[in-house]
Amino acid sequence: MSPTTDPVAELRAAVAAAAAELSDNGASKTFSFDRPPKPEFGDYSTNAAMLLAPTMGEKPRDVAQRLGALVEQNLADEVEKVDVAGPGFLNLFMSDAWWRDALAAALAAGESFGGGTAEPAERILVEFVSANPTGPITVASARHAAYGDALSRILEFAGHAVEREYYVNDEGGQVQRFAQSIQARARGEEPPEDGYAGEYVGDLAQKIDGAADMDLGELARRGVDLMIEDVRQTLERFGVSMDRFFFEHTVHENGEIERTIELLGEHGLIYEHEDAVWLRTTNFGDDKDRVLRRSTGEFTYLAPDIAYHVHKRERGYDRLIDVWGADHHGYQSRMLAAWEALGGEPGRLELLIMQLVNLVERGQRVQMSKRKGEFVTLDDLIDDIGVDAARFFLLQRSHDTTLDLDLSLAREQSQDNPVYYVQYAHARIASILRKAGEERVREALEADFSEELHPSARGLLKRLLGFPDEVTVASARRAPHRMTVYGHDTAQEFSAFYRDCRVVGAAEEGGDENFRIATCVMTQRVLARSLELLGVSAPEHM
RNA sequence: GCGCCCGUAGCUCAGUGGAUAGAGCGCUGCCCUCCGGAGGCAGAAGUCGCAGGUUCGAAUCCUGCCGGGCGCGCCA
Repeated sequence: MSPTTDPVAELRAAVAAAAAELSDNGASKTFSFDRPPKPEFGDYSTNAAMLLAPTMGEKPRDVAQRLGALVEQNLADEVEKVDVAGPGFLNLFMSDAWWRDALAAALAAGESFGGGTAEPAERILVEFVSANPTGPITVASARHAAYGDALSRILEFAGHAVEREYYVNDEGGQVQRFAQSIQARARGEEPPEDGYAGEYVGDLAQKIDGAADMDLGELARRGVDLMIEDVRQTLERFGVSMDRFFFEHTVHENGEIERTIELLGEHGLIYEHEDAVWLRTTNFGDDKDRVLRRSTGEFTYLAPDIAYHVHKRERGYDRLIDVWGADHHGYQSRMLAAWEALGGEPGRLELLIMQLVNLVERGQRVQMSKRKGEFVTLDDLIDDIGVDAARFFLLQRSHDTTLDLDLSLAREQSQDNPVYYVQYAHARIASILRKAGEERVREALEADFSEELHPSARGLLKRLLGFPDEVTVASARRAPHRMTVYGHDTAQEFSAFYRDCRVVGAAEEGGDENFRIATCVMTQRVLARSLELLGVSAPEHM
């Protein structure tokens, strides 16, 4: 996005230029530029003077005075006035002319407004969900799905090239027990003690011809294939399209695990002890070394997992993001150790830990255990409250905090869900624009504005102009939940604007209908984009 | 015992160095001659777990402690 399509970035740059001029380019500190908490502190505010003061050997408020005078001179009639406040804040009050031009500039940016700011743009692989292929997607995995997908959408919009991948653990003991459980059901028996007892296991047994007498390896493969197809369909229904399902067995079959272990051995990081092969992860800060190959000759989960990450790295991504469950946090250090051991650049592999989802049903915890078959699936959740509410709900909280999802509340009082509030604002704007008529809207967008801004209009515009920053922060901090807050705030600001400023028929109260229609169009675009980044629909009617 | 995450309003949570800490739900009281009331306005409600430290300035950064969750396998 070019500077001229982000009015706030342009303004910030103007202030930065003035600060540089004032300090003789001496200071290159990054100062704040944000919306102050109260209207009397102006529209935008900077602490630049406070940061420059020490190196300039002057008092902060004096520096702020001089900076303010310079900004006022440079920006001329774009700025109404500047104030020095508190310990040395410089507060900018923008003129109506600036707001009108800012709206026009933001509209001119079109669909790209707020996007494409990533610097540098990277090729990123986001691996998420990756639940064992031994059962349907649960609500815990649903949070991973919503998070990983929303994060991917935001990264893409910010300008990165993103691929979504699901790692399928189709080897090892869990899959063995899965196959044994299917076979038991096929024979009309109970699954083994440590097997899978869910109803779906019986369904699989019926779908697979000859499951009762099939070779367990073959049965496992068939079962996993069917299970993953279910998973894929559920994810699609949830609005999540994986670019790839990567099967663990591929690194077993093409010798990449052995190659990885050899590679580690060349770095002197491998040793044998009690017939097992160990990796010296303690060299990289792990609290103990880890087994790669058991004394029985089988690999632990870690060996193929490292091989998988080598595989991913060799595919040429700039960055790998793994979304892991809270129960995996103990594996961060060993995976990062292996990554570094193999020459991976620290920081290029990000292991994001998702905290748990507590399902609450009428005040009671709902247990989620695939083995016992007591769990709420993502399909169940979607049936209850719909994709939009489910995604919004699961995305509302930061990924590193535990999420309480009250099913009975979400089901019975879904009108209280904030997602409807945001969608309602979008639908209401659509209605206003329908009332104005397509032709009127087109005219309005091409007109010169003359509006004298109501405080509500200024507040709304300020929020809309903050969208690019919001995307940048949500992207950089891997924090999709910020878009739920932003969407809600924007809807709220629109409600105030709607109350105070009649749009269709604005002239009757001395307003500029063109400006107000344009403001509606801009709000609608930003709301639609915010919802899209969350994977939530933006309806024209409700 | 060790490690990771969390501790902010009655509840669920935003807020990763700025000004008098916010939202939703719940609670109290108002508002439909009005472009969509799935709405709006006002109010009550807080020792930002505790104690130190850094800073002009700390919910935010550092240290210690307390409380909760999750992990600590030659399971994945």
